[in-house]
Amino acid sequence: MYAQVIVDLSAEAVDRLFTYAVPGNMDLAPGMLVQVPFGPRRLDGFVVSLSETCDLDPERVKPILGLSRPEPVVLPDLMELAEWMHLRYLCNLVDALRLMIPAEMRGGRVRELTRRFVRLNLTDAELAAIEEKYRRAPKQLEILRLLQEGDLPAARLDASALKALEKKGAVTVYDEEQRRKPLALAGEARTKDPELMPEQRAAAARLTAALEGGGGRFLLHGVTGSGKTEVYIRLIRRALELGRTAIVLVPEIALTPQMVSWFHGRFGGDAAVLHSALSAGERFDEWRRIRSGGARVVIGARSAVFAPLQNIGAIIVDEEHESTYQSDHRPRYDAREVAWKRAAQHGAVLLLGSATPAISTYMRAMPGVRPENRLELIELRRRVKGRPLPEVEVVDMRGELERGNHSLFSARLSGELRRCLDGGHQAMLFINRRGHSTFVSCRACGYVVRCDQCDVSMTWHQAENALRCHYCGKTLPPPKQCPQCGSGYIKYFGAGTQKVQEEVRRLFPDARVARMDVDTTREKDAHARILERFRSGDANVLVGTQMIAKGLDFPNVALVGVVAADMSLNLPDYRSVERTFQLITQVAGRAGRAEVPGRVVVQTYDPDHYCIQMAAAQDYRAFYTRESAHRRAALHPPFTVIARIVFSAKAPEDAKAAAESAAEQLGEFLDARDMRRDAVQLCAAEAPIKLLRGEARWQLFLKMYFKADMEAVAGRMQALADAAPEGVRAELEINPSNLF
DNA sequence: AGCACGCCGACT
DNA sequence: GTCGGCGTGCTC
Repeated sequence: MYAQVIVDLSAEAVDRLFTYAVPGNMDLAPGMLVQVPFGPRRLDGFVVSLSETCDLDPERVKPILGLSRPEPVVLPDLMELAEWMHLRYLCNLVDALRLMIPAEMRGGRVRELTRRFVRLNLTDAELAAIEEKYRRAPKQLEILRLLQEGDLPAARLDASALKALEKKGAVTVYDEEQRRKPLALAGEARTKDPELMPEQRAAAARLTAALEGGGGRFLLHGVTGSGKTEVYIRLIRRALELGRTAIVLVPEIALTPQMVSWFHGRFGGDAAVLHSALSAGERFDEWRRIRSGGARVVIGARSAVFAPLQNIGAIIVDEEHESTYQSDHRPRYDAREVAWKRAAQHGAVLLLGSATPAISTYMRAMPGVRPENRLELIELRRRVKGRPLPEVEVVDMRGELERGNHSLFSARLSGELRRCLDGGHQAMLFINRRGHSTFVSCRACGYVVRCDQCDVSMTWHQAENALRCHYCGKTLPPPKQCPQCGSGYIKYFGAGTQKVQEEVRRLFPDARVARMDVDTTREKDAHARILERFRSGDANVLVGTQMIAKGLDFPNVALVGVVAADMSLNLPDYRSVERTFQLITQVAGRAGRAEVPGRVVVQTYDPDHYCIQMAAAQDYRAFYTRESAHRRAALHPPFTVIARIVFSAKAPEDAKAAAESAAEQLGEFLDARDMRRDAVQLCAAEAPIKLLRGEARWQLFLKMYFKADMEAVAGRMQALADAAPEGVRAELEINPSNLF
């Protein structure tokens, strides 16, 4: 017997099958993780297939050394999925396989946790009979008495006394496996499913019918507060009733402990959670619980799409427009695409849900899309319990300046904030930038402090009184004098969360302000603590970044303020308008979620922009129509495909030369294939951020018509990236989530 | 990814 | 004469 194995090394040169001999007594199956000799080393390897014969020189074939795990770790459907990813994302097969198992399992870095327990071997009567004999050994007697109540962990008992008892046969010491349980899954409370609204009921009926009829693909477009989650839950319940399983993907940022325990409340022990914040042991134990059928509903971030469930009935992608579903390192997969593929394998329902779907997703739910690419649209137009969408007011900040208001808040927003606090309600203030001042500049000569490792201005952070680069994290003390002209006239410009917090405290001394951004949530559980402070009412104003825009549900929030709506509107990225629309709509949706009616104030310098106008009207459909027409005219995705290779190197000329040479070769390739007219744009240029972490960045940028043979072009580009010269890193991206 | 083998410069 | 630079090639 022979086994074809992929060794656990990520390099193109070894990303192929190696044949090993299977020892006679070894029970091997495809998908197993094994130990193999490889050159002078011993490595993990994935068994891909087995065969009776082998056409290699028998001298060269070495035997498998052993099993890393007793059971197959990559199920057949996931093996097939890995092979699909290998082709689709041009990654090494082993890179795809590595996603299928907990990282710690490779190299045997994590094992089952066992604890030693002690059991009493004597009946009460036997114990009473010999109690006299133990008068000289009070410690042993005490242990025996304790054990009458039930088994105990060995660690809690005196070791030498225990040893003596074991020797006499009075007690038995045994190992028991302990499950390392993520904290949020503690407790057993089961919450009942609430009544559905008619729209929700119709949506659930459509989805369960599809589930029973062999699957389907859907986009659930529901306004904020319309109760999409309850629809997901009905679908999952039906899947479980049919003996099937389900995956729910949520953005990493939304995987708060509250969210997980809420989910656990609905599904109890059937629920498992998979995400990066788990400890190695927790992740391993959750993974095995899923693998063994002990958990049938998995909630997790991007990589949970690879959860080892069998017989999947539904895969749900919540907040599907979020860019976290695109992996930003190899393999650069898109979890929505993988979910699509995996749902098809299982005849499952794929459900993408959002209040603000990605333009590219919504387009697939429009008439005229080919059936194999099509999503069926389900809409929830109303909020639950007949609650109205919040009233949104757009404030023109140019007018404020003319009236001599130099503060961050318009008269309108401060007035509303005053009213909100006086009414005993809570407010959320959103600003899409952390730190205090976004740049530091010399009034005399215009010098701006930039990071010397990255081509960006540095942000002043008040708490540490330091300038910080938000790309590489480098910090500097703020200059007292201008490094360029020596003047002492240094000013701090722009606003971030810290400044908003400070401003609220200055203008509203009675306000109790909490701030939530990457800086305040760095330590463990800080996230939960801040939200709890706000939920309990201990804080009545919550200032934050994107982190507060999504999914939060606080009944007492009467006011939401978007401090600077157009901050993200004019970034050099074709999706900046879409992102701004999503952000404003999502953050506005935090208001008026219970009895307290919600009011939203959006501050902007560009009040007539269709993005601001339509977000204020909470009219996604109108925005989609306008934005997709614009994309079509401007030849932006999804009407075209962007592919780029970023070349980074210590020396700018090396990065430049690599980009230019690759662009030339790609041009020749397109000419040879007669594909030049499929390209909208092909050029080598400096990347928008031309310096990052001390490395110069150039890019080969390609924009092609959608109908072009992108597979061939991407394959060629990957080869060009792989052929980058020594000292130059090259990274291929197809439709990257950002263009920096 | 490692680790070998292999062919040309400055050293006890 | 040797020690060692890292270029190319192989790992079942």
